[in-house]
Amino acid sequence: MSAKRFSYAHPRAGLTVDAVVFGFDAGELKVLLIQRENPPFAGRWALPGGYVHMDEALEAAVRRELAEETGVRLAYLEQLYTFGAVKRDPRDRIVSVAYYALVKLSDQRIQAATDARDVAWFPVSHRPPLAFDHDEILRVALTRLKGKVRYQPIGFELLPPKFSLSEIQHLYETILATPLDKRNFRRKILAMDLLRELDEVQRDVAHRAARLYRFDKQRYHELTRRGFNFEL
Amino acid sequence: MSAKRFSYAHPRAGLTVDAVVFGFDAGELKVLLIQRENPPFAGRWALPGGYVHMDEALEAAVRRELAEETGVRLAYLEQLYTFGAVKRDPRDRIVSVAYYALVKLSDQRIQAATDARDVAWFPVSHRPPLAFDHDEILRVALTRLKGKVRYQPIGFELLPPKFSLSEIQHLYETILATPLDKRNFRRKILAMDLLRELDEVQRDVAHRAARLYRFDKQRYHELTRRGFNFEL
DNA sequence: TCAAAAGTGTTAACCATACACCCATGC
DNA sequence: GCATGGGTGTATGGTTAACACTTTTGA
Repeated sequence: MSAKRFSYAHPRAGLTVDAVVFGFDAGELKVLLIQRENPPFAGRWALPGGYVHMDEALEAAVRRELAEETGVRLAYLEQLYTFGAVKRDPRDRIVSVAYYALVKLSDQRIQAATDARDVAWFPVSHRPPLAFDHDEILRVALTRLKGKVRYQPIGFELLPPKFSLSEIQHLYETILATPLDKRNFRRKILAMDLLRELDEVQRDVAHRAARLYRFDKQRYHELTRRGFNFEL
Repeated sequence: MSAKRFSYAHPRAGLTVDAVVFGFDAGELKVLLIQRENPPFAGRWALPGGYVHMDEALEAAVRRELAEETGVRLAYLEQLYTFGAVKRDPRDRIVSVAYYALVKLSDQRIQAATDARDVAWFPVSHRPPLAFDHDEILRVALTRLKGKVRYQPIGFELLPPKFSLSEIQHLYETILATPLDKRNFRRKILAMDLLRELDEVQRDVAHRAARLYRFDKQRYHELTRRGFNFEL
């Protein structure tokens, strides 16, 4: 450990990144939290995150912290908002660039099983109070998710690669917190021609098995280039 | 000048704010720029901005810098995006939180006349190349403005308090870069019941004077609480 | 045979679009 | 009287919303 220090003519704020990682499982929207070991807020749950290195872009910092702290595999990552209130960290002036991420929980079974640290998925609607201003960050992330899911096909990033139409409908109903008409929903989403019907149906369900579909990203990009706008 | 310095156990990035200030005049969208006096990029035009003070929130920093450097009166201000590429400033690691602002150019005649510094409004479509990554920041701001203007009534913040329907139509046509049908546009915007018809018409125009309207912010907030969504 | 969810069409109301002419005013 | 932009209505096609029953499967 060297005693080397870094000095500047003017005081400088600390710079961190924080991530709101969403997953969808068992008909619920979940968020990934970490339990803090040290003060301030020792024992409290918080968003994963940490300091940005000097030679590292912001997004790279989020990816590194998430890999180190949680090991999740991200399906989608986007900058959310930068939080810079003077007293948001009681010890020091810290500015945090928040990101939000979507993961396919079907991918991450590993996680819950193997991780030794205090990392856990919480239903968004039954979560503990968070450290720092992380409750506010989460609120902003939820608002963004709600707004964005209707105009960009990011909902698929929360589902397994193969899914039924009912699954995606439930996902939309959960995120938008509103019931949707089954027939209208199906007609509309199929009409976009973004889903590929598979020769496969659900297994091990105690009722008629639903046909499975996958999202055709290629097709989406092609349609987008031609001026198509996703909207649900 | 004291030789006092500030030292930390780890190196810290510098933190700045930059602002993309939009105005609308003579049928054109304009942006407010400042000519740099010092290296790097001495003589180049750049977005107004500067360092965030330690005891100052991010938005307060933007407002202070804009007041100091340009004196404009803001009608709207919103955080845009945070730019943190490692090499975006050639001298040091600097992370910049960018904001975008709208001003009523009708308010700011003062500005162009009294300001002694190298501050000027440029048409967005005929602007000089900018310093640092400011061209990119401006591109992002334009994209955001285009996207937002359709779903939130922020276009009015670029117009004088009293305006004609044609003026707002031209504003939308300019920002969205697409022609709109006069009759359909009028019907739609009047149907929202957000504009108050005034007992006043244009003066000193070489043709039939248009009726003037004002935007009813009260009404907008009331309708919003009841679930109304602005959309054009 | 029951429970649970999958799957499927039609109608009516509403909304968006396309489109052209007369009017008021100042020069 | 002419040039300039202001102001106005209708018809058509497309989109959305409301709505209920039959089918398949496993337990």
